[in-house]
Amino acid sequence: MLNTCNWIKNRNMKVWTKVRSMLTDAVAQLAVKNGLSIAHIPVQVEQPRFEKQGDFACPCALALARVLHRSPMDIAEQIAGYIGDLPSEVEKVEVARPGYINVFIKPGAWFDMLEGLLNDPARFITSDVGDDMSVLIEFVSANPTGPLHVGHARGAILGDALARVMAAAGFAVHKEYYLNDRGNQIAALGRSVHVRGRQQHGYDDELPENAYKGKYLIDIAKRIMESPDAIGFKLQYETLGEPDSNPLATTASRMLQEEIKKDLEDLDIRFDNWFSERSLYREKRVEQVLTRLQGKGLLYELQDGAVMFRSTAFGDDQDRVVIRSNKQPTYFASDIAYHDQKFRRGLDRLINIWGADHHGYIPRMHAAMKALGYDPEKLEIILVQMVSLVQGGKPVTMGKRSGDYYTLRQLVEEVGKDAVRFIFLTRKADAQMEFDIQLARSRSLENPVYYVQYGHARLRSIIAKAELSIDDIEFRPELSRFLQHPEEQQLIKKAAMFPFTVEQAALTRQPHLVAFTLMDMVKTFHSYYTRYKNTDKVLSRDPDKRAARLVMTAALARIIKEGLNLVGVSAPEVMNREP
RNA sequence: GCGCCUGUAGCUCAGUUGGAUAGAGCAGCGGACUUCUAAUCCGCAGGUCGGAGGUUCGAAUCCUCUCAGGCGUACCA
Repeated sequence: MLNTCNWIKNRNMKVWTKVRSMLTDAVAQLAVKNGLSIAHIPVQVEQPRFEKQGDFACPCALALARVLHRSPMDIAEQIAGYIGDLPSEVEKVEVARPGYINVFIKPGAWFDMLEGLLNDPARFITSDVGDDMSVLIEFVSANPTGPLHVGHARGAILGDALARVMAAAGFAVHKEYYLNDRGNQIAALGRSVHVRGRQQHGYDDELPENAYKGKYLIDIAKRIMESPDAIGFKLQYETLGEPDSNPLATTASRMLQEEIKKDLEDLDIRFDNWFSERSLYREKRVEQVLTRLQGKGLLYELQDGAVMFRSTAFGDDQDRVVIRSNKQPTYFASDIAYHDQKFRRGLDRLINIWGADHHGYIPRMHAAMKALGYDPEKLEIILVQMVSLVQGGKPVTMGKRSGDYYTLRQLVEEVGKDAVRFIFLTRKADAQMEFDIQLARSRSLENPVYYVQYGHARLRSIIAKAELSIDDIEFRPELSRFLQHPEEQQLIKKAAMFPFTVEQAALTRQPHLVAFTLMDMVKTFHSYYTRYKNTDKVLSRDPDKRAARLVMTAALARIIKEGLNLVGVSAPEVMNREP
């Protein structure tokens, strides 16, 4: 049983994994000889920029130079000397100038890797660097008090893409939306809907100061009135009961929650779980967690009755309120309970994706987890910076006063799911971003998603031209030598290396790397295609060349489709020019 | 005031987490369609990596200071 598993694992083991373990073994020997602990020596395998530098490079000797007080070149030579049997794909290992260890792959080896790709592309892009580590990614978690807007889109897309990428890299991923279905915001929502309903009944009520002013609540009020259990618009709001159980508030919030869910589904974002804040109260989790903190002597009461958490004892710069002087727990209190629940589920890692405007919240959250005895390192917080909307170069105001902002739904309708997703992934999370609606809407060259999709369509059209189905194209190892153009060698290497990027993206939590790699691969293909289209077509008259290139073409089409899928973008087989 | 993020080609952004010779895309200029889809490609030009110090074999990347922009600094979430 065990052997079978290992065998299957080995079948999918990547070259770079073999190279890494080859080097790790050698470095370990060096460490033993020098009385060093191996744990502190990371053996990093990277892709060098120039061909002369091989296919993989390891700068570990450079890093060790400082520790050992010896020249990097000496150390590199010594490490190279400790290398035992080379993996079958490796041609040679060289030590280069400042102290790099460069690894060269055998000429035919990249092509041979395409066999696995063609047989099972979905499996080919996966790896096991995640080691089945369980990860909960919490994202979006917008209040169910209004439709999602453009600012939410970035976190939503990043979180979903990260989930897909990490799952491919062998993490056990769980996606969760934390639903703030109680508290001040819901009460304010109830009051706002109430006024909107009364206005429709002919009362001339005005929206209170802290109300939700968006026009969408007029619609919500109308729908509540039309529903069979419509009640309450004629009454005073207070007579309908406590905010958390007030039927107008809860009904409106549930309706908006459904809208949010639908908007996300239109972006192909689906959550494994919607975690209700209210359930924390129902199950007394907030009480319980506060009692635990109390038991550790970490709570104290102010004169006015507010209860503080001593977060300064764990690195925060001031203590935080958990119960207000009016005896209502704060959002922070339930969030502590929520994160306590996450940890209690026994997950290895918790990843939260927050808007950058919440960054001040991080120290107190980490403090709370430390106080409860959890390792704060296991709670990773990824901040996505703000998105500012631009229309043809001019800033678009978000209409905070009127409450009518540019919604995610509008954006998806106008721009399309694929473009929205891809554009948000062409920037790393911690850079502020200008989103030009006009640009995204235009199906122009500046829209990188079409560039990649067109590349895929082009590949598929070659296969169609050959009157083959992509499934008919079979790998044959002897075809390798017919791919003689340098671009062809580059392309098959890029295809085979794609899972390496997936690993990097997962380990560094940066799904944008996948988008950039796809653009790079497609660029190389377009360039190759155009260069030879009049002299040496992919579909050569020479049957061997033709067969070899079809293998390459199919491999590229497969990998691009899987790659696009990884960032949640479709891969059409045909794309027609602008009508 | 304090804290966090950002500053790289005219514009929008990458840069393998401290490594080898800083890269794309737009925009500009000049070229390539009898097509396996020109939604493409090729070439040219464009840089004191905001600035100043420092750390070391080596800095766009780390530390200090400084300038600029954004965001926070609630008994809101």
